[in-house]
Amino acid sequence: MIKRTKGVTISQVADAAGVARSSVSRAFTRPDMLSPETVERILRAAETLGYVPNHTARALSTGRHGNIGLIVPDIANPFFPPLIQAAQTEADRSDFCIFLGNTAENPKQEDKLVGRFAGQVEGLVLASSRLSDERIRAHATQLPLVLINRDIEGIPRVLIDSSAGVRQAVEHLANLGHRKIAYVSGPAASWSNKQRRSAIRAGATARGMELSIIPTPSPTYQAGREAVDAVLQTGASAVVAFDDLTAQGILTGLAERHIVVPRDFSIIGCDDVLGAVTFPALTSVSNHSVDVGRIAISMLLDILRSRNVADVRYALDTKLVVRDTTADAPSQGLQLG
Amino acid sequence: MIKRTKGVTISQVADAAGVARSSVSRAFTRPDMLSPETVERILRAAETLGYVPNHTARALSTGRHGNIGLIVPDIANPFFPPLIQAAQTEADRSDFCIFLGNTAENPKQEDKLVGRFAGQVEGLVLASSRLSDERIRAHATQLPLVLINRDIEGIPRVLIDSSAGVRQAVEHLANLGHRKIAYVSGPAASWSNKQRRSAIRAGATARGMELSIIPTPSPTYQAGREAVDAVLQTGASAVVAFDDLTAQGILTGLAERHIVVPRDFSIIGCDDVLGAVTFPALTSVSNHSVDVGRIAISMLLDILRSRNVADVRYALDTKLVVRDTTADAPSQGLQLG
DNA sequence: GATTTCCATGCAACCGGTTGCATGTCAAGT
DNA sequence: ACTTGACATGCAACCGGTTGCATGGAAATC
Repeated sequence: MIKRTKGVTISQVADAAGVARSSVSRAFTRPDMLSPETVERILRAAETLGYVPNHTARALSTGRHGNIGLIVPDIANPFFPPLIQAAQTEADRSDFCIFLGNTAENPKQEDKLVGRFAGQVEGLVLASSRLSDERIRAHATQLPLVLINRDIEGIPRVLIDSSAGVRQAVEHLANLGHRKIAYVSGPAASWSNKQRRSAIRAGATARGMELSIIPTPSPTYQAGREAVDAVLQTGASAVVAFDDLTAQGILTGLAERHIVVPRDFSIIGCDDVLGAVTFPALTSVSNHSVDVGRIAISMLLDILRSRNVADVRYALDTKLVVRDTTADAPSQGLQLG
Repeated sequence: MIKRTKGVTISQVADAAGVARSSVSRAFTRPDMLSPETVERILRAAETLGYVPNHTARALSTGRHGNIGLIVPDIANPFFPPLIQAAQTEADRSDFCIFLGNTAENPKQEDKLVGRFAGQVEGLVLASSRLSDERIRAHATQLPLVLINRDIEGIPRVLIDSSAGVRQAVEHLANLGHRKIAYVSGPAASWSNKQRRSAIRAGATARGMELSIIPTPSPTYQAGREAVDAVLQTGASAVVAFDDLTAQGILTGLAERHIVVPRDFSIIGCDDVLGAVTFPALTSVSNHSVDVGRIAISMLLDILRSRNVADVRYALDTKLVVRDTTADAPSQGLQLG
C-alpha cells in the first residue's frame, strides 16, 4: 500500500532557510531581487524539504492559473485529435496546461462546460462551437475567447476558409464530366458547414451543375453510411461530404451496395485527415488543421499577455488533394443494384 | 470590441444581502445551516449581482479542486478518444473536470505533465503509461493514481486482459491452416504489448506454429505500413498487430505490394476500434475500451471520496471479432511480387 | 419568571502564496 | 564625515473563499 506525503509550504522553507516567506516566494518568481547567496540557500532548503509551489494558492493571489480551456464537439472525430495535440504542444511551450472539454455536439453541454471552465482557466478556445452567437458573445464578456471555425466579429478567430478548396473540388468534378452532384452536409449549427455549402452551391451554379443537399444529424461515420440511400436517390454521380469521417461512411455505404468507387461513383471529403487511410484513398479538401490548433492557442496566449483584445480574423487557405475516389462520370449513368 | 466584466466576490454579495461573508458561503455550500428566508435573500442578491463562486479560492481553502487529470500517450490513436470521452462523461456526472495530457509516447514528457498536473488535480489517471514502475510509484506517493493498462501492485488499475482474445486469434489462424505467423509489436514500455506478445507466444507454441516478432517504434499507421517488408521476409502468411492502427497501416502496406487480403494474407488487429472502418473490415481483438475509461474515473472518484486506497485490480475480458481480413492460408505459400 | 437548549448568524483565523511599501545596510558621492 | 542612493530583505495586507467557535435571541423546560 502506498502512503501519501502532504505538501510542504513556503513557510516551512522560510523557516529552514532562516528568511521571510516573501523571500522564498521571490526566490522562485523574481530571483534577481535577491542576492545570489540567499537564492541559493533558499533553493537548497526547498530542495531538501521537497517543496513544490502550490499552484492554487499562486493562482488565487495572482489571478493567473496558467490554464487554458479547449472545447471541441467530438474528440472522436479525427479532425480534432491532431488539432488538440498541436494546441497542447503550443500551450506547453509557454507552460500552460490544457483543459479539454468534449460537448458531444450538444450546445447545452457546451454551455455547461464553458461555465465550469470559466473559473479555472485564463482563456478559452472554442473549436467548431455549436452555440448561438449570443451565447458566445455572453461568454466572451467573462473571459478571453478565441474561436476556431466560427466567424463572429469582435472575437478573435481562426478560420479554415474552405471556399477555395471546395471550389476546386467542384471544378474537378465538372472536369470529370459529372453533371449531377450532392453535398452531404454537416451540423446545422456549424459555421464550416454553412461555408462549405455556399461554396459548393456557388461552384455548381457557375458550372451549371445540378446540386442536391442531403442533411445529416451529425458528422459521423454512421451518419455518412446512412446518407447513402438519400444520395443515390438524387441521381447524382458524385458527392462532396462535409468532412472526411462522413465521406468514409459514405464509402462504406457504397461498398455495401456494390457500387465501385471511383468507377461508378466519385466522392470527395473535407479536412483531409483520413486521406491516405481509407480505401480507396480519399480525395479531400486539405486544410492545415494542425496549424489551426497552434495558431488559436498562440493567439490566446498573446491576448493573455497583452491584456488587450484585437479583432483578429485569421483565415487559412485550403486546396483540393486528388487521390483515388474521383474519376470520370460513368457514361450511361449509375447502374443501381 | 468586447469588454470584460470582473468577478463579483462573496463580500459584495454579503453587503448586498446584509449578512456576513460566512453566511453567503454557507448559503451555497450548506444551506441547511441557515434559515430558508436568509438563504433566499442571499441567493437573490447573488443572482442580481451575477455572483459565481471562485473556484480557485474554494480550492485553496478546501484542498479540493474538483479536477482530475488524464494522461494518454497519443490522442490521435483511435483507441483513446472513446476512452477519453467516456472518462469525461463519468467525471462530469460528479462535477469533476478533466485535464487532458498527451505525452506523444515520450516518458520525459509524461513525467513533466504529471508534475505540472499534480498541483491542480485531486487525482490522476495514467493510461498506457510509458513510465518506469519506479517513477509511477514515486508519483503515487504524491497524489491518488489510477492506472489503465499497467499492472503495478498496490496501485489501483484497470486492465484490458488481452490474453483470452489473443489466444482466440491464434486459434482462429491455426484453424484456417496458418503455420507461420508474425506479431507486429507495440512500444517496448507498453504493458499491453508485453501481455499480448506473451499470449501470442503461448498460443503459437501450443499449436506448434512458427512465430516471428517484428518490432515497431510506436503504434501508428505509418509504423504498420513500414513493418510490412519485415513481415513478408519472415514468410508468415498471417499477422497479428499490436493494435488496430498498426494493423491498418499493414493493410495499406500490403495493398501497395498488391497482396490481396484476406486471399493472400490474413491480418488481425487489437482493440477493435477501427473494425468496421477499414477495408476489408478488420478482424480484431475486441475490448470494451469505453468501459475502461469510465471505470478508471469512477474508481478514482471512489478513492477521492473514501480517502483510502484499496489495492484494486480490475481486469476486463477480451474476445476475437472475426470480420473480413482473415481467411484460409494460401495453399502454395505467398507469391511475392 | 428564571434557566436551559437550540438554532441562526457573525467573528476571525486560515488555506499558501504574492506584492507594495518600509526598513536597514553598505558603498559611492561630495 | 554626512548625505544619498541602491539594494536586499522583512512586514503585513491581500486574493476569495471556508469553517471552528462564540454569541445572542427565541423557544422549551421547570
